[in-house]
Amino acid sequence: MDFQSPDQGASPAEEARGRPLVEVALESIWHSREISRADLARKLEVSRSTASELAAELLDTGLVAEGGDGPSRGGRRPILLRFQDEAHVILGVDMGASHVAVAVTDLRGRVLVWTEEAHPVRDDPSGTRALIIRLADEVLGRVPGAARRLLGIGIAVASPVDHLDPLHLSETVLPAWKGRSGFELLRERYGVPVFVDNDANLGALAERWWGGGRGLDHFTFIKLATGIGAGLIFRGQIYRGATNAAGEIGHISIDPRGEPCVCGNRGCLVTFVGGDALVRKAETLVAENPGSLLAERCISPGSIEEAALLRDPVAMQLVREAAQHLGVAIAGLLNLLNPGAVILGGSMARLKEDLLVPLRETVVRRTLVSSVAASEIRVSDLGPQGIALGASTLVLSLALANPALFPGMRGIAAGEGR
Amino acid sequence: MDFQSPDQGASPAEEARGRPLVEVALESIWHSREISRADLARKLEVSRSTASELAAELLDTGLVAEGGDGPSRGGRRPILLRFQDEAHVILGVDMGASHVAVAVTDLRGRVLVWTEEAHPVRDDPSGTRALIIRLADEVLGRVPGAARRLLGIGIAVASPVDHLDPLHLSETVLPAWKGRSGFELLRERYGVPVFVDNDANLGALAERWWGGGRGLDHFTFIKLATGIGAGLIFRGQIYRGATNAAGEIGHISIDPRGEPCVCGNRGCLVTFVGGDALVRKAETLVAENPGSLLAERCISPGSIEEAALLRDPVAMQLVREAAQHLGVAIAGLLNLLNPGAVILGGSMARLKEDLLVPLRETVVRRTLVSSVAASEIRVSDLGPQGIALGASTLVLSLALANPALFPGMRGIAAGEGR
DNA sequence: TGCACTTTGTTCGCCTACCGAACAAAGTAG
DNA sequence: CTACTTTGTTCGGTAGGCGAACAAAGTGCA
Repeated sequence: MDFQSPDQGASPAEEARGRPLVEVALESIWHSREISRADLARKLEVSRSTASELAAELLDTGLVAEGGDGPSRGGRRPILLRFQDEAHVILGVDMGASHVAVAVTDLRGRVLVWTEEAHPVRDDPSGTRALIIRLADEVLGRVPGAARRLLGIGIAVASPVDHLDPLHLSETVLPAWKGRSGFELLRERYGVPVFVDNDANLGALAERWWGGGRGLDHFTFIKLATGIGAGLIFRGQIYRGATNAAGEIGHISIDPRGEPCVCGNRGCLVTFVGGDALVRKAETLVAENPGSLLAERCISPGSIEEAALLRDPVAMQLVREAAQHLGVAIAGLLNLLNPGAVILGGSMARLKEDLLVPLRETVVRRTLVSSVAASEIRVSDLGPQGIALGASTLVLSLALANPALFPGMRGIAAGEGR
Repeated sequence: MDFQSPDQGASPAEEARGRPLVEVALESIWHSREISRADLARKLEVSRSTASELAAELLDTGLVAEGGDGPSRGGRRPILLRFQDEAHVILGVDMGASHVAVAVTDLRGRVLVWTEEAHPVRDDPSGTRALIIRLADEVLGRVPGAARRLLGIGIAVASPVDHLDPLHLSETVLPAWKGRSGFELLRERYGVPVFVDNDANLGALAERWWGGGRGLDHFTFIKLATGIGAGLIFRGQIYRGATNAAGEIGHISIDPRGEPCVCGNRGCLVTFVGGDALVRKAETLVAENPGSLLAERCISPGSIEEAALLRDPVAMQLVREAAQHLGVAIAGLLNLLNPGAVILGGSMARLKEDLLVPLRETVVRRTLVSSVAASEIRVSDLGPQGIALGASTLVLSLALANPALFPGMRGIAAGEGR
């Protein structure tokens, strides 16, 4: 046996130096929303004199401004430094399997404008690209000064994303696109950086910043739709695996004797709770129960959700069974990963307890340690905007962590280059 | 919906400043084994003058020494700085369910002395503690100057470890221990820091540093024994989950209609390939096939492994079936986590291809993307010493990352306090 | 109201870690 | 032997951060 050293990850040079203090200060002020120089000094563990200098530097960038005095704590009243949430806007794009949604947000993740349109994304690359630009122009046009203030564009796609070559799309999942996303067009049209990631990952990111994942360093977001994907947050960050293929929870087998799946396996989770499987089962059940609300119109995951909200027995049975199957997979996930929470988003999130009760029941019966069984399972409360918001959040997180990536933010760490 | 900021992880103060340059230099020299000042400067991206100063400081600690000249590259020959692997020794303890093993290693992970003894650890806390001390005294006695050079002690336990209170043991897994490990004794007896972690985690760590996981930032180590545990390496580090319960792969259900398990679930992986399950199945098979090698003596996971190595048909059938069941669980793991490799250790690792061939076959049939199916599945080549080596490696990794934890290394970053 | 005490924010000199230029030492290549 | 490299050291310079001191602006109690 030959003993060698483990290869090193990041270059030691990067590891050694901390980030520039201004950047940390900026991020810190963003987190605090408003903070005095003295508090900033305490938070960053630097002297007050240094905090003062940092403040001066940040005031120059326009990202921070002085906003009134804070309450006295027994001495002189502090001058509050306030992060300027409106200094820039971000465009978030959610490109699903059969729809496109776009949102304009500010730097606090507030959705200023949002719009959505159904489209056969999977089969129509050029039409989809045109649609994205049309919707983007529309929403940006509705925000005053958006063009000037646009910081960057984030795009969520329902396909694995190689984050070394993010403009390339998986040819297995979206064959008609032939691997070419064409998102360079956006960069050229708007003149800002463009970032792309998988939709389940970005859903998870949105939960981490604005939803049920706040304060949790380890949790899992599960997106229920035509396909089923998981976004894994580890140590507060998106985990992508060795080849950016992590999170394919839909193709975990929960029954070795189950129906064959397109992937070659048997009894995959999608064959029980995927969009197509649900519709197929619904059609069978409706044939037996013609009185169901579902008999009235074309059956889709959306119509099943609505029927269940109206307490249609057939729809509710479908949901209950789906929850139980989901429970088996989630129990396995809890045993293996021990996340702090599991957050469900997508087509069934609006059902809340109708989905969660049978799900939790299955999970408790199927997990080892009580602490794991006690893991919180919730539905997302970010609604249909969640994914687009996540795309926007990707840009925001990068801007705060590494302002140098954004020429539009010049003034802070301008000399960084690359 | 109320928008708030995500909580911050590490304090911004820690985040801002990089590690002290001396520490980075020390780690860098360890990785290089020997390196000139000029090369060190290039590697750390500092000036040669700074590298010279760092070298001077490290020479004082005794952890680095000048060792001869290197080859010229067209100019003056460099003086090589050599990391002193023998400057300290580390004690690694592997406390399994039914045995104790201890190893003394140097700072390069070389096992200098090793010994092992069977013991009913689970049921005999005080006897186990005495045994550990006896074995530790014995192995340390066989290494000249060990007492003086001892840097720290690492302990691997077959139980989840809360890494805020590492001396506490799980009362569910080891009820007889009543939560108290008593490892403080070791700290007092030898006067060095003691660190504890779960055995599968430390097996994974050993693979990351010295085994099949070198250079892989994302992989999974699976320990097959009485229980089945997984050690997950994410971003080059051990992943422990939200409550240190991650890696319980043994209680993932691979068949919802399978036999009930002690954990309350049905068809858990352990009910197919756990030590007890294997022995039970072997007994059934032996009754039908009295000619098997297994009929000759008491059946245990170890004897099954040996019979299979001797190509006993009954044992090989057991192994094949176990591999297939393991394959189902591993396929799920690959879909979900997309690790760069899966490394198998423990009671069946010696079987190599006899285990891997049927396993890989199952996995390929059961994973979605070809890139995931191509994920390497290997057996560990660290042998029975792997876990104790991992315990030792835990101490080594901490010493290199944070020398301030080790009073015995004083001279470097001595003022750190804590 | 006055006085003692706090807290904030700024100024200014100082200290330390690191840099760059210069140089001697020790090699290679023709 | 000469021209050119590379290594390692020396030494003065610089910039980023610190601490002490101080003015400004508050609180609380007699």
